[in-house]
Amino acid sequence: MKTSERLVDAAAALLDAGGEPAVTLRAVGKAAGVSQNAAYRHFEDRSALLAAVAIQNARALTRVFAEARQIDALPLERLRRALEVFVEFGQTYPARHHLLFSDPGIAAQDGELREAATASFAAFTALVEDCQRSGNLPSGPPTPIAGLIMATTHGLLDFQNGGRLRVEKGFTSVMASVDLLLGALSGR
Amino acid sequence: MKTSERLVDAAAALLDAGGEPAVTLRAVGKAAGVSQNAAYRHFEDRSALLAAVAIQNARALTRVFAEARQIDALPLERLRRALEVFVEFGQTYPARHHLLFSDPGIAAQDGELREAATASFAAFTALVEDCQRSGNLPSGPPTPIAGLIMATTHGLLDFQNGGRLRVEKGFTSVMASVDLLLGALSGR
DNA sequence: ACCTGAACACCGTTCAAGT
DNA sequence: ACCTGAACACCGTTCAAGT
Repeated sequence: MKTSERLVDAAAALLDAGGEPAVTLRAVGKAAGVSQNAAYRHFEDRSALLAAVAIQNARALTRVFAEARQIDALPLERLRRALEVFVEFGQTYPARHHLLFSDPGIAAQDGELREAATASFAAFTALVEDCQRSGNLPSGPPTPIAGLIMATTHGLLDFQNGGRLRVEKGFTSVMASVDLLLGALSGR
Repeated sequence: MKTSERLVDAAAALLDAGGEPAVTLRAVGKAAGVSQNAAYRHFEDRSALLAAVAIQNARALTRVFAEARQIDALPLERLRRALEVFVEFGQTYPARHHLLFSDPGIAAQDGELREAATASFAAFTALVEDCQRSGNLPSGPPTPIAGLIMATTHGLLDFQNGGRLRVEKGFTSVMASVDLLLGALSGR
């Protein structure tokens, strides 16, 4: 296994275990069996290493969305299943979700990460377009609707993972809220 | 002006100027005219100082929501105006928005911040309840609907501030997306 | 009660040097 | 081309000491 791959894997593991602050280059180097600054031979800086982790996960999401489109079910149900996996991902790996969708330091990155994110959103938009064609979502440009659904699901996950939305006091679950949105958009 | 207030103001100013990483205790102390560790006589640690900034802004939002309720307009329009101010706030002070709604380190805080956040959400929920009474939002428990609208608006702002949603490629504006949601929830 | 300077244990990053 | 140890300039935090 190449050193650069071991570095990305180590960074992802540290991210899951202790959040973004735990991903120090010293800890990454130690976990990958190299020195504290070996990462600089493979990545421009710490931010680029984190971006590499984000790229990996963005591509995994693209696959999730593409596979959901092949499910034998109605378009709206396929979209719902895709969102279910997305929510599950965000709940299982909150730090990865935050890195991908909410980290200010990583957002500035250009190039490969932006491409991977765009591809991911395009795969999601295809699910929305299928729903529009079957009359289960309002017609018109698909991007605003896809963006709304993604932003909503992200916002709900971000709130829940940050402890800002709790089951007490009327909030039930992320998917229940997503269903509320899909129900409203599809006209009940 | 009390030292603790000057520290909070300095932290807020540094936050606006350079984001959360710029809020170092050394810089805060310098801006407030005290030493690098004077903050420890007023706050438990750096995280508590940032929480104090968050509390200040949460209370400001509570006022915004309470005032919107007094506007001479239909309930749905009052809700819309409140969201407009909220979006404007998030666009003008992206780092404050991120601190309040998306920062993992600050989310763990208990006590005063949680209270301020709860009060803020309650004031927003009152706007939603008014819309339910006038028949402009679906009836039933108000919390899930208020939570959905807040999470959606936050998610849109978070995406836009992080450069993850750009005007190119079909996305128009945060308020246009919020209107799409309100339109769907109110039954067009 | 409030503040300070010095110190400690961390960081990211750079650099000269090695293979 | 890839890696290392040492060093630099930062951090948050603690502590002994001052008023």
